Amino acid sequence: MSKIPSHVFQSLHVAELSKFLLGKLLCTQIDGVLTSGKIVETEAYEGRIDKASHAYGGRFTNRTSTLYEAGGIAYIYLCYGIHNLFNVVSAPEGTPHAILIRGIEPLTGIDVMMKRRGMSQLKPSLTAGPGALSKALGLSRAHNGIHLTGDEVWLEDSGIQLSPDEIVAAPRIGVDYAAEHAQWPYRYYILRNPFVSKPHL
DNA sequence: AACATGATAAACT
DNA sequence: GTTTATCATGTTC
Repeated sequence: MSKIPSHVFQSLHVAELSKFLLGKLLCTQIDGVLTSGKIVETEAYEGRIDKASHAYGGRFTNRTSTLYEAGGIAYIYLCYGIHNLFNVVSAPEGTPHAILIRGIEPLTGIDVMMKRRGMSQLKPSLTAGPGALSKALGLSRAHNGIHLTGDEVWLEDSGIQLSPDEIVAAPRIGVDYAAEHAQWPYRYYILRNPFVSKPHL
């Protein structure tokens, strides 16, 4: 197992990186407890030119400032007042691209994740969905801006090689407000994986 | 006022 | 079993 180094997040285009991250491992060691899962669903947000992005049109605020930093850190923000959504910041400094992780397949520390989620049975809803997986992994806004090559939150190459026909591209979820950009096929997921958040088709 | 969601309940088939 | 409705919740702009 090897951590994915920062230059990967800065050199691949956000759409390519979103596909690359499928099958990789998202790991956290928080309060000394290791939890991890295989990434099965991602969405690309293409910074300035993407109406669905918080940085559309180059919007720069206290919240979005994290997006403009160099790729390889976390962007975690509060959604609907309840959910902490985890994104991987990509591209070089100054380009506010990011990838929302929408689903993982739990691997390590499943008991801890169920405890964090208040669940007694292992079901897909444990980590299917961006708010759900953040909670399971113990991620919150306290980790906004954290480097993904550190000892608390990181990504690993699992050695899993997906074939192209296992990867589905589709419109993104919950971004109807972005008008025509909502149709961009920037959502990627692993075919028939039960930890994908919504419509499998 | 809007928002990159999740859990639940009630009404279907 | 499945679809549809509703609400909780708080930060951002």
